[in-house]
Amino acid sequence: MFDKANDDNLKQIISRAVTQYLENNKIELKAIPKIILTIPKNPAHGHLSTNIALQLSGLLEGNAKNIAQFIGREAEQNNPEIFEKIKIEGPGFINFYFRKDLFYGLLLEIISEKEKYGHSKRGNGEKVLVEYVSVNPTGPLHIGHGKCAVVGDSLSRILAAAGYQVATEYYINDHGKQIDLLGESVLARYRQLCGEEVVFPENGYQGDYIVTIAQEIKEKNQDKFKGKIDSGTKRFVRDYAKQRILADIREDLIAFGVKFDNWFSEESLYVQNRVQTVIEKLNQKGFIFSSKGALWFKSTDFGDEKDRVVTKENGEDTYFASDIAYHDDKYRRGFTTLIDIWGSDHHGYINRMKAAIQALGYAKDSFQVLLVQFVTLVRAGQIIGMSTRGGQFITLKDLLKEVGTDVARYFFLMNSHDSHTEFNLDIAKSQSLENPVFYIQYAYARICSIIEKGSARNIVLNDWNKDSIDLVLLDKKEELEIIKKLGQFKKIVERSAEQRKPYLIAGYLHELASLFHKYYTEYKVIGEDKKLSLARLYLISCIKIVLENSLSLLGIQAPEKM
RNA sequence: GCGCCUGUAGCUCAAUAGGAUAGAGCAACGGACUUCUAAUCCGUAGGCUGGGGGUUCGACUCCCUCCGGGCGCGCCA
Repeated sequence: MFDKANDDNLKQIISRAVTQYLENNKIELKAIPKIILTIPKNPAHGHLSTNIALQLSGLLEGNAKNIAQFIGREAEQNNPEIFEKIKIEGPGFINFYFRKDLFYGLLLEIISEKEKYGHSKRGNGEKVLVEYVSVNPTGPLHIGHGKCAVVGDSLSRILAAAGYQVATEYYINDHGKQIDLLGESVLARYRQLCGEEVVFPENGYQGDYIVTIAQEIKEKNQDKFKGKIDSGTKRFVRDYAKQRILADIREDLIAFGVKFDNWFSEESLYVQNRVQTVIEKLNQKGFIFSSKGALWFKSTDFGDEKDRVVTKENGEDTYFASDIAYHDDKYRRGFTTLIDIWGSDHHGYINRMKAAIQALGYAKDSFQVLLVQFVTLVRAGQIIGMSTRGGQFITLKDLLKEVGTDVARYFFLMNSHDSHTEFNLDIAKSQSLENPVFYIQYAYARICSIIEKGSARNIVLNDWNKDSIDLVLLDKKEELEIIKKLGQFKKIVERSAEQRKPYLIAGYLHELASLFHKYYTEYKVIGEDKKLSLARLYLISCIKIVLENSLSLLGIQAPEKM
């Protein structure tokens, strides 16, 4: 929470006291329970709290309160420079109260770290690859993909801030039946444009964008491919359509603030014969068998419901086969944790992938899947259907045009990715009350406005005076409450990264904005008393930094004026 | 039928690894602008956490069971 009282320090202090307790009572324990420090919901329960005594009492049959008393007293006596007091409350919680000078120290820390404030080394530079979106390049992104995109993008930013070495990747499924079908669909439209009577492929892609691409090919090549169905023509049309759609996808994602470090082509795995190689590797380990003319991976050895085909009867490899090769490649590039973000409709795929990971000899837990639940669009109280098949869906592009990037991103990030999102367009479009994005951005804009007013009156924080501000003047309840909240930021970022929950940042932001709005209503920052004004200016400058930093983790703009 | 997710205030969602009195926003009702932006703030009301059983100092959280919603269960991707 504070520099002198960061989690690691506190855990050490507590663990020392616990050891002392055990020694005094001649108790031997194999291991001390993991020390958990929580931010109490109720401010009356201190600045930070631990339930270690309750955990110990379960193990030792001792009285939780007595244990807590001992640990509390021990910690308090040995660290007078940290604790104002330590209280034992409830059934045996140890509640820590920090000295006020630590609060003021925190503000100095924020000002000096600026955009780095909130960053930590928790991840120890572990190499993480986050793969997300990875939509087939056979059509435009719709809003469900948008949710995956923003969850992945934001999570990556958060992991990086928490000290992980993160790379992001989009896997392009540019091999196989679907992409061929795309090519055939476009070719059929092209030939229709040339006046030919053509039967549209069964299960072909119906959308208008297919016609648009066909028109483009027609404009550039006139009737060059009229009547042609040779493999060269097919390949040309297919590749053209793929590149064209990929370019659109890339453009949509950039407009949505999402950039990938790498775009990985499935086709490239085949070009390098990697799919074959990985199947052979599994075969050598005894996990491949032949049946009904196909090759199967024995995923049931690792808890999957049934074994899975990797090479079909017709000799083609399945999507699963290349996906194994792809994930193998991720490990081979040195990543030790793989995070995949999938739409919840792919959940049935997790077990076979986990099985493959283990069969290849990698740790089960090093591969993690985040399932993103569906998005329901609501307009005027009505649910808008979103079937991809029928060709009638709301694209990400349409959504951004309607509500803007900031609002869309926040709406996708404000709830757990694991719960169904109801995206209410009427609220998202409202420029007022109901819209939480504006609430947060407004707090930021207000701060900027105060700073501007300060400079008009020559009350300014600068390098000359910033170290001599009298922060002790910040003694109001609301001010200390705000500083406490600012001090929680690093912990929130760490938790958000470890638990892969970007929405925690959104919740934190709203709470911080709320504290500021309350403070703003109650107190004037720029006033008659210049020393007090400067101290308050210092405080709101810190709020500004933390708002900026957390907004940037979500990829949302911080506007200076609204 | 089997598997994964889910059920919390009228609505949309929280609840930190099993912790303390289940919290926010919106909607409803009542108040606050001569002030650094009222896109704000203050107050009131709203709950047998889908039902039932269990585990323990303590359960929205874990286990069992039933009910309701979503999604899967291809030699598609």
